[in-house]
Amino acid sequence: MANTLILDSEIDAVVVPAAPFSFDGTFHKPSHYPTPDHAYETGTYWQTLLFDNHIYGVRLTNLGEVNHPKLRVTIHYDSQSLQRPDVVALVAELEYRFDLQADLTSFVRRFRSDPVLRRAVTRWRGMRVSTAYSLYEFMVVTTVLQNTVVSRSVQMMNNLFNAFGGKVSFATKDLFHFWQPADIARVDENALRALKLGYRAKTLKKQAEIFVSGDLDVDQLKTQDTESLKKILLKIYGIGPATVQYILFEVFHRYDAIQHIPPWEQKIFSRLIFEQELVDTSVILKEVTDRYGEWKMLALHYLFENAFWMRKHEKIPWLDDLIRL
DNA sequence: CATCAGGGCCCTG
DNA sequence: CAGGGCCCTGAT
Repeated sequence: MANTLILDSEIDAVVVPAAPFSFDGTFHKPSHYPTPDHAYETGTYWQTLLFDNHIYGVRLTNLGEVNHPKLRVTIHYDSQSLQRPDVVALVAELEYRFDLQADLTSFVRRFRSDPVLRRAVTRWRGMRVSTAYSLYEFMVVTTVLQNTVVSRSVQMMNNLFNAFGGKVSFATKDLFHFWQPADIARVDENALRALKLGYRAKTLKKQAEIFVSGDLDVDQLKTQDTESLKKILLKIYGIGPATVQYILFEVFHRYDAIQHIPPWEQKIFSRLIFEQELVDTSVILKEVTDRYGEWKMLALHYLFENAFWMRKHEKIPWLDDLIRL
């Protein structure tokens, strides 16, 4: 990839998320497989952002603390193609994707003494469920993780970025930006299959076509109640019971979106909640519903991410075995 | 070497 | 509602 887009200009804004707020828990999700459109170091987060047909580089810096959160948002852009970014709209988009104005005070109050959740809630108090991706991009990410192992998901994703994305340089970072749905919609399915996507090529094309058609109004979807939203999403080719939950939770921040536990999660939650190797999914579901009610998926998210954070510092053999890199 | 499941989903009967 | 097929990879 010879040509790198260099974002030569920048503009700053300050955002105050709702307290409590965990910068690192919100902007880095160690359980997620990495994609080359974002990067993280303690206290700083970078990502590329395709928004309103422009390519941006975003850098977020932590200027606050859990009880007094504050971020600096730096928007990098190309002055040749854009006179001045719409900072208000960009900040609103980031606030939505990262759920920055969510009020988690009652979640924390209710569960900071819960024997299962205590450690995760204490350590990650104010962590949001969040995603760097647009709805379209998130669907690509979930399509690519279906029915395979992490290493292959990473490979497929990198193949896609190399073929359809582009390189962006800003704030000393070199990252890729996503492509537009139209870029995939117009290519031949066999060209996609050459990227070792297998049967997922068909799914990626069909989903891209939906976005190109304009039939999906994301802002309108945000206002739907969870059940209606779920019905709409399940009609989309390639979205089944596992993927729809990931979308409801991570993109639309529905904190209770868990009705189905896929095998991999079953193994992990069996350990984290019951300290057993394998517990029946119906037992897990009943337990988390009884304990955490409307917050049940957020509660699982705290447990899940906390386990993956711990894995960075200590050996967790059972978790290592479940992550087949 | 061959076989097989892997962080699902679609389609058919 | 059950079960086969799907792409490719690395583990066995």
